[in-house]
Amino acid sequence: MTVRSSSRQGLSIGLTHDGQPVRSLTSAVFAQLRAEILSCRLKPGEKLLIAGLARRFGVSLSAVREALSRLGAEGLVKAEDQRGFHVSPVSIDGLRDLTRTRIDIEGLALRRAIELGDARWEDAVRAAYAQLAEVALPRPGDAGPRFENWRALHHRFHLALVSACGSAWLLRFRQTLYEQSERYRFLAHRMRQRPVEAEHAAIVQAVLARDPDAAVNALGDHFALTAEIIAESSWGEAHRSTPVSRSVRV
Amino acid sequence: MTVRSSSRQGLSIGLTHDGQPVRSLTSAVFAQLRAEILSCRLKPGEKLLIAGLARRFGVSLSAVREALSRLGAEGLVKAEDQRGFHVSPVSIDGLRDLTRTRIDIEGLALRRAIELGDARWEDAVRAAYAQLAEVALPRPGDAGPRFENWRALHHRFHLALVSACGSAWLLRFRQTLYEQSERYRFLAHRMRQRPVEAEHAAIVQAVLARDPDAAVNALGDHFALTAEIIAESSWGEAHRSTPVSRSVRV
DNA sequence: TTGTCATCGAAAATCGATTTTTCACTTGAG
DNA sequence: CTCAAGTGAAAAATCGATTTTCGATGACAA
Repeated sequence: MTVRSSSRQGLSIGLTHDGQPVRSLTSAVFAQLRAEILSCRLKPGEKLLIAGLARRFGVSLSAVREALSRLGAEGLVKAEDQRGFHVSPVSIDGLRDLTRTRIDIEGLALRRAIELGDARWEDAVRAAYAQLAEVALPRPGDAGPRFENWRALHHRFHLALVSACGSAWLLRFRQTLYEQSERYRFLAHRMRQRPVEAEHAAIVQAVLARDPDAAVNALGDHFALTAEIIAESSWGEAHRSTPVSRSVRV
Repeated sequence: MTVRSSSRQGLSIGLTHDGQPVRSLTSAVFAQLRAEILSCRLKPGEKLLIAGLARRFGVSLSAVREALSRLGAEGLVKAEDQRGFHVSPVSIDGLRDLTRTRIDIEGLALRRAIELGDARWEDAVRAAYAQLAEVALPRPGDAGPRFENWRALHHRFHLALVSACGSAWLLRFRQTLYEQSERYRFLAHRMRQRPVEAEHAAIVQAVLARDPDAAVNALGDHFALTAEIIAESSWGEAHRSTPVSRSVRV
C-alpha cells in the first residue's frame, strides 16, 4: 500500500516542515493533521476521534494514533492516557506567553545571525524580503491561495532572517513558536490592517546595518503589534480578560 | 491488560517528567525508553529495533512504535520513514550548541524569575539549594543510587531557580535542553571534579540579591564549565573534531 | 433531593498477523 | 575488476480484530 494510492483521502506526498520527505502513511497523516490544526480547520480544544480520522483519511487506527502521538510531543495536540487526544487549546494568556517568548527566542537567533551571517545570508534576506514585498498583502478575510502564497513568503522571510544563527536548537524552538502563532493568526482571520511592509523594511534595514539592538527591537515591535491586533480582533475580544501587554525591552 | 501486570519487564507506573500519571503501556514504554536514553544505557546513534524492544518489554509492536514516535518529536530519537529509529547522536558540535543555547534560554527564564518571583519562590530556591548542599557530591564514576539522588536534587535545584519565570514555553524548552545535557553528563561519567557547590552558591547569592546580570553570569559559567569538563573527558577527547579541511593525499 | 453503584455503548488501547520496503549479498556482463 | 541487476532475509509499516477503560444513564437507598 503506497502513499500515492488514490484511495487515500486528503493525503499527499511532499516534504514535511523540516524537509524530510513523506514516505509513509503515518507521516502523511501527521502532515495533514498538522496543516489542519495550524489553519484551525481543526479547532482549538476540539476532540480528535481516532476512528473518525482513520475513516476520513482511509487509513488504519495505528497510523492515526502514531501521527497524533507525534503532534502531542510537538505541542499541537494534548494527549491524556485513556482519554484520547484534543487539539491544544488557545487563550489570551497563551497568546501573551507565546508572543513574549517568541520575541525573546527569535531575538536571540537574530542577534546570532547578525553576528555570524555572511554575504550569502545578506543576499538571502534581501531576496526573501523582495519576494515578500512584491506580493500585495491580502485583504482581511481573504483565505484563498493568494493568502497562502503570502503566508509562505512571510514565513520564508522570517526564516531567512535567523537562518544564519548557527544553532539547530534555536531554529527548532523558533519553528515551534512560529507554528503556534500561525494558529492565532488564523483564528483572528479578520484583523485590522496595518502597514506591515514598513515593519519588515525596518527589520531588514537594521539587520543589513548589522545593528542587533535595532533589529531585535524592530522584530519585537512586529510581533507585539501582531499580537495586539489579534487580541483586539473578534476572537480576542471574546476571550479577553486583561490586555496583552508589550514585552519588556532588553 | 493492565500496566500493573507483573509480566511486563522493566516497566513501572508512576509519573512522567511532566507530571502526567502513566496509565497506559505506551506511556510506560515511553518513560522507560526515555530514561534509558538519558542514562546512555541506549547509546547515542544506536539502532532501535522495534521488535527487539517489544520483546524486551513484553508489549506489542504498536506500543513501542508510538512511544518511539513521541520520543522522536522530543528530539531524543531520530526517525526516518521506512528506516526506523535511532537514538539521537551526540557530538562535540552538538554539545557546543546545546551549551550555548542552554545558557541563553535558561538565562532568559532566570531573568524573568528574578523579576517575577515572590517570597515563596525565594524559599523554594533556598530549600532546594540546602537540600542539594546537604548531599555530598558523588565521586567520579559513582553510578549508584547515591549518584541518582544527587542528580535528582541537582535537577530540582535548577528547576526551582526558573520555576517562577511565568512562561510555560520557556520551561518546556528548558526541560528539553536539560534532558539533552543529561546525556552528555552520563557519557562523560568520569569527569574531573571541581567545587561545584561554590558555583551553585554564587547563583543563589545573585538570585536572592535580585541581581539578574550577576545571576545569569554565574549560571552561564556553571554551564560552560560543565561543558568544558565534559569535552576534556575521555569521551570528549575521543570525539574532538578533526580539522575541517584536510589536505589532499599526494 | 442526594449520593452510590450497576449497566452499557462508545472510544481508547493493545495486539499480532500481514504487507511493503530496505539492505546486504550474489551473480554475471562488460 | 567494476558495476548493475537480482534475491532473500530482516525490519518497518500497516491493518483491523480484540480487549480494556471511560463516562453517561438510570435504579435505588438514605
